[in-house]
Amino acid sequence: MALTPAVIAQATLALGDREGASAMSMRRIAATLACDPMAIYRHYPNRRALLDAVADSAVEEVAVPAESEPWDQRIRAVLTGVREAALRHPGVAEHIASRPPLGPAGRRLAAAIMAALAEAGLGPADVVKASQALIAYSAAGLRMAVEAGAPDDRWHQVNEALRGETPVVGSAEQFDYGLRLLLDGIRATAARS
Amino acid sequence: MALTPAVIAQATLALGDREGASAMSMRRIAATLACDPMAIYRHYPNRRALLDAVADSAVEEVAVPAESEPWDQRIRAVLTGVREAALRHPGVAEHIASRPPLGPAGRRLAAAIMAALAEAGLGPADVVKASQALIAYSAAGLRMAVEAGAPDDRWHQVNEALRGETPVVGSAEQFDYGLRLLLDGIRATAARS
DNA sequence: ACCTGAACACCGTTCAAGT
DNA sequence: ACCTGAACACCGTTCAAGT
Repeated sequence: MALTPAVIAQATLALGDREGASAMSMRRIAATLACDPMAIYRHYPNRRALLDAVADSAVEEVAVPAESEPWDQRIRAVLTGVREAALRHPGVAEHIASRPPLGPAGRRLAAAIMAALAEAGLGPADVVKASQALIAYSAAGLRMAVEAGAPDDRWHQVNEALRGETPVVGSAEQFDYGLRLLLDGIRATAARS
Repeated sequence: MALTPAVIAQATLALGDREGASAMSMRRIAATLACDPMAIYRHYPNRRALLDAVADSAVEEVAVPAESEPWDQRIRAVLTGVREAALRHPGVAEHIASRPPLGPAGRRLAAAIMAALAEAGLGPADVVKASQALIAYSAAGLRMAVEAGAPDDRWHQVNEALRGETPVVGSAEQFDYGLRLLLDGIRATAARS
């Protein structure tokens, strides 16, 4: 099998799915490809660039909702879709949370969010600011979900402290609550202008 | 100077301020303390526990606002205070964003936020969920500010793409915009109940 | 018992040497 | 010219050996 950027990214994604984020080292990726670690550098300038490509490929799975749906439903669909795609690929999930993908797939989703915000009635400057806020919030929610999944973590302590008091830190329900707050805030801002 | 947890944390904070996050390795911390790397393990079980303590000490600088202020002003004061304290200590800023401090100083601030949310009129379950959303958003905003400060970063590309279209990714203004959206959302939720 | 530092099992990346 | 792998400059942490 010829070594191409796509083959490397695909093997890295699968390795991360199987053995977690720490398995995605240049040496171990090369081992699964049966090539020299340095061979990867002929296709990606460094490890970060490779992980960016892997993250974008994980996000390709997310569907862009039809424009006939209401703007707030579209935003929720995109952001929960990214969250679910990331959690399906635990190896890259943290990288997606740290560096929202700006490859082709990521840009397609960002454009969908911005179009929905414009339809909500925000002006151009507010569209940019609101989209950044939504992406920042989603990234943090995803990160909490990833870290709450790792035992021995700090978020587990939070969950212990909150035991019974509803929902788990990093849960889908918790994520959705914050997303609704932001969407309510966007509605209020749009109504004011 | 006797080696104590506080002395180690203080030296680590200062080292991070001077030389950045990557300088805070166990070996380099030990070098500034003129001790063996292993000596640190007698006071902290591992590197993460040490960085948690350093993060909490950075956050000690944040004042808890007076209860006479309106609830939304108090929340803004705490979260922008944490953000500013973190940016004053660039070495630990990323760690603060990754793992909101749960030491004494961090818990004091979290309690202030939850008290303000209760005063806003949210029920106990909503207080927990809204506080998590606020903390998640703030952590992500802080992370964007830290990474936008590092040249060669992905957020720089975003800023390039947005050039002139207002405000810089990770800026204080951008942070405040998202915070206002969340506070608007909280107000709307409280009014509904 | 307490402390130390050598050693283990790794990293990402550079670069000189080979084909 | 292209490719390889040894080497560089690190990591966090374990553990056997010293005092």
